[in-house]
Amino acid sequence: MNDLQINIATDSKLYFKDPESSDLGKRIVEHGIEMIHELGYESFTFKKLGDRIHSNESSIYRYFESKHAFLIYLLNWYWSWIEYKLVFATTNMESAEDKLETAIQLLTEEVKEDTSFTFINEFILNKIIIIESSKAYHTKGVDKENEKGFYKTYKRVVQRVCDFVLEVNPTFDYPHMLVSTIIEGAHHQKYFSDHLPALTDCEDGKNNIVKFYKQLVKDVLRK
Amino acid sequence: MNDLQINIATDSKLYFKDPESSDLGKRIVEHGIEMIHELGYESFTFKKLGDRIHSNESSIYRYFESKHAFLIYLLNWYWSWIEYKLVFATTNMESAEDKLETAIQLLTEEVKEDTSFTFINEFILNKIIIIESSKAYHTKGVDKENEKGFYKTYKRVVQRVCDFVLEVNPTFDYPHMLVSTIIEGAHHQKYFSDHLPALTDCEDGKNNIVKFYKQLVKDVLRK
DNA sequence: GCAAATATGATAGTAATACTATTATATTTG
DNA sequence: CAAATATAATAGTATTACTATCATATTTGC
Repeated sequence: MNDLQINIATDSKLYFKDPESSDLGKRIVEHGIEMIHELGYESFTFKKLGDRIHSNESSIYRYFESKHAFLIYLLNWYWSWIEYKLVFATTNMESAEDKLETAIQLLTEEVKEDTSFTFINEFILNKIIIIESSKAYHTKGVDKENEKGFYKTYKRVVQRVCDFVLEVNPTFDYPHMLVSTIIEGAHHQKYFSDHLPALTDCEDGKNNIVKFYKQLVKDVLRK
Repeated sequence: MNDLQINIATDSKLYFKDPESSDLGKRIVEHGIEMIHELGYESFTFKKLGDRIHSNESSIYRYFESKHAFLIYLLNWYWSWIEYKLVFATTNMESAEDKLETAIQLLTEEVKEDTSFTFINEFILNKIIIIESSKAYHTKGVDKENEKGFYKTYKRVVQRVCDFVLEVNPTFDYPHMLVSTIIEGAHHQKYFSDHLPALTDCEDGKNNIVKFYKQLVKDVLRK
């Protein structure tokens, strides 16, 4: 796995019209992210978004088939962005251990805004991913959507980190389980630390999460 | 932590009228579980359930405030049942290692039906928990519901397993993170193996999941 | 055994949701 | 400047997640 798509989330299966191609499209994405964060996925509607951006519900439907499709678009944008950061951070690193540690850091640390992509607030998008992303694939439509490639950017990130894992320990039997456990686990721990603290150990902030998963990886891959 | 509530899910905050107290109540729960499994949480409605059990939407609302409240009730029933199995399985075990391994086995293995509770199919309920439970707490109402004790049975199970973890390794800093990572992780892996196999390593069935988490615990707690 | 209480059922109604369809008006492009 | 395209406005639909009301069973207490 070597080549990287630097243009983020441009798979045309994810929209009717590319939101990055117009001012309205960018406003939909920018304020859509804000509103999902504010209202939660359930209470967010295209009607409310239309009002917010002084546009119209029907115009938003020209970009995205549904609210669900919009969420899938955001997931793919997010994971493409993570993939881009991952590849840049690890390129030219020699040691497999360093690459893996960098990856775990990236996947478990708190996200900061990235000014490279002006109309997307990655800080807020990350919060949406933590809270809402499981709603995207825990649906009756997963299998069909998976066939259409709706989850491929996420799978690609997992695969890249798996490659590092196997570089560190080529005989390890469960690299995908390890990586997806860490990614989903870190999201859960961040959510729990804010809302269900009895399920975590984060009295003193979320940096414990990074520490915990880094140590876990080392322990699990120790030969 | 010593005493155990053997009567399952009887917290009166979770319903208007105890569904176990009447024939209609039991039918609601029994067929509600079936229908959430068949249709998915989003498409499941009290109206459809009323039709299925030859009762009425309005009668179901006399038992549960909302579809969401019904899901929370099921979660609590499930975790109380797991707690009961956990305590029975580990009582009188001497070695902390054995107790912990038994707990991990219970939390990661595939669930079979338990004939002790006739109107609840635990096999199907487990599938619902895997797919739908994160929808229960990934909502804007979590904090208030948590205050009301809506998640306490889950937290209690985590705490019991934490106690075993600390018995095995009293200096381990992140027992809650470890336990909730394993529980949520095992659920994810089971779902992935059915729907997004690229995120897991389960070609040859789901027993890898048990193996993986058992080994992980050993590695992480090794002093 | 009967009245009162309680549980259930039937029906209607409501605001909102998640859309689709149609028509009108801007805006861009050749 | 006309034609094409993008956006906006409006209306309409079936369904959802309820609430409210009233009627009818069923149970219980005396």
